[in-house]
Amino acid sequence: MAELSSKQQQILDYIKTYLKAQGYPPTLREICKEFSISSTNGARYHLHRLQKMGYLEIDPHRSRGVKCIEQEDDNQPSSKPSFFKMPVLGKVPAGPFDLASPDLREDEVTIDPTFFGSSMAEPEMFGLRVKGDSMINAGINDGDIVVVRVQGDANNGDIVVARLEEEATVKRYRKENRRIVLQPENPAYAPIPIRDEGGAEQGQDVSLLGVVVGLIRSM
Amino acid sequence: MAELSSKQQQILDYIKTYLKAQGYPPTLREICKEFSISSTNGARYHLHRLQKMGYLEIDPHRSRGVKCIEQEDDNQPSSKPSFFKMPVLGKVPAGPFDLASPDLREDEVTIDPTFFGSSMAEPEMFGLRVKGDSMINAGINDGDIVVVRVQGDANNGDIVVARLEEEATVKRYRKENRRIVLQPENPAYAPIPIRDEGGAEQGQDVSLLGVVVGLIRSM
DNA sequence: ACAATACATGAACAAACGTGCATTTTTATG
DNA sequence: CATAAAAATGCACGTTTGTTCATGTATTGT
Repeated sequence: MAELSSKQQQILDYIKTYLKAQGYPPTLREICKEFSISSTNGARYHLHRLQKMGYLEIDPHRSRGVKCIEQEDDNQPSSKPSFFKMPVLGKVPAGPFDLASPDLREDEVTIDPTFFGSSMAEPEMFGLRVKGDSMINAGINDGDIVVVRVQGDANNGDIVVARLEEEATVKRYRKENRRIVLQPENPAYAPIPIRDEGGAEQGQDVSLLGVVVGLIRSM
Repeated sequence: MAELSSKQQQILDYIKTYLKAQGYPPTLREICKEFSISSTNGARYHLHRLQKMGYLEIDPHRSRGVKCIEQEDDNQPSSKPSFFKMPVLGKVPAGPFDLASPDLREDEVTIDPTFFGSSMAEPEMFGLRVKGDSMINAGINDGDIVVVRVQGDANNGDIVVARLEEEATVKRYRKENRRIVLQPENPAYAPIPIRDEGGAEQGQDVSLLGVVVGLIRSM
């Protein structure tokens, strides 16, 4: 990245200071006043120059539309946080949904995404509170929270979360020959035959939401 | 401080979100657009109201001249973190031991101590990796990590971690009449009779390490 | 001397922006 | 039902703000 002249550095510092003090960036005219520049174009000139050099971002036609760009002090390359505030859902709504929506998040738990095998910076994960005992032989009890990684496919034997008939269920994913069944881990319940991906076989509206990668229980 | 109505909360959240995303606050008209308010006065009304309540500060006659005011959740100065790096033990050594010792900590997991019912700033907790299937009917599988709160006593029905014969075991704590037994949750195993607190009854060297308050499983 | 670059000036403009006021609709309260 | 409070509307006004264009003045390198 190109070097900064003394004046450019001053202006950049001023913007950062102003931002910290006021909570919003300065206008062109405020920069002019600070540096005794009599034309807004003087300030504008420097800003656009700083933008080209990658120190700023300018949103055109917006008042105070300037953002400082954090330059990575390339110290710790893996500054990935060891915790992640995972939303916990009580139920899964019909249709596509946004995990960020506060409506459906029943709770929030801080977890360790690396522990659950996700090294991603922002993993697409959510928690789901399990209702019922259909997976009791897999050690999943009523009231447990399963950690779900959002993905549309699964391998044979995975424990998955699927939406079927407006309800979210946790079952084991079985591929037998060419059939796919959602198998409970409880002899009192019957397996649920489905066809692959969206297609319904017996009037069942089934879609795969994700695979269970972990479990959390509070006693 | 006065309470926020639902709409006020939404607007405040929007400003914060916008601020984080853009680096500067929204204008009145942007707020209007977001909430389908057709007059700038609608937004203005809420902002000035939020200001009176102390949630915002408004600089008059300035574009985007609104600042969110960080409200100190007037809790303890010991700001309790929502996460805690819990040591995970593979086995429990004989005799008293120090959780801080790096020798026996097999792993480390970031957990949410509040979720597991501990509001203490620094709870005396540790994780223990479970070996065997003696508690399988309680939904505790081989390889699971049980979250243990260190304490020397337990209530009837609690799942506890006890050291017996140089080994750490997870069992259910049963008080029957005047006997105390450590009961596996698996018919293939026999209950282990013990006497209270340290005293051995049948040559068993038993001591209670803590009670299980949670469980974490990675798949 | 010449050209190129960096920096500054001035004026004018259209769009964006906060403000003020009068009015109406909605919601809560007794 | 009546009343008050809360919330939203519409419009006009004056200011702020980014933008554009043409021009001026140093400084530097060839």
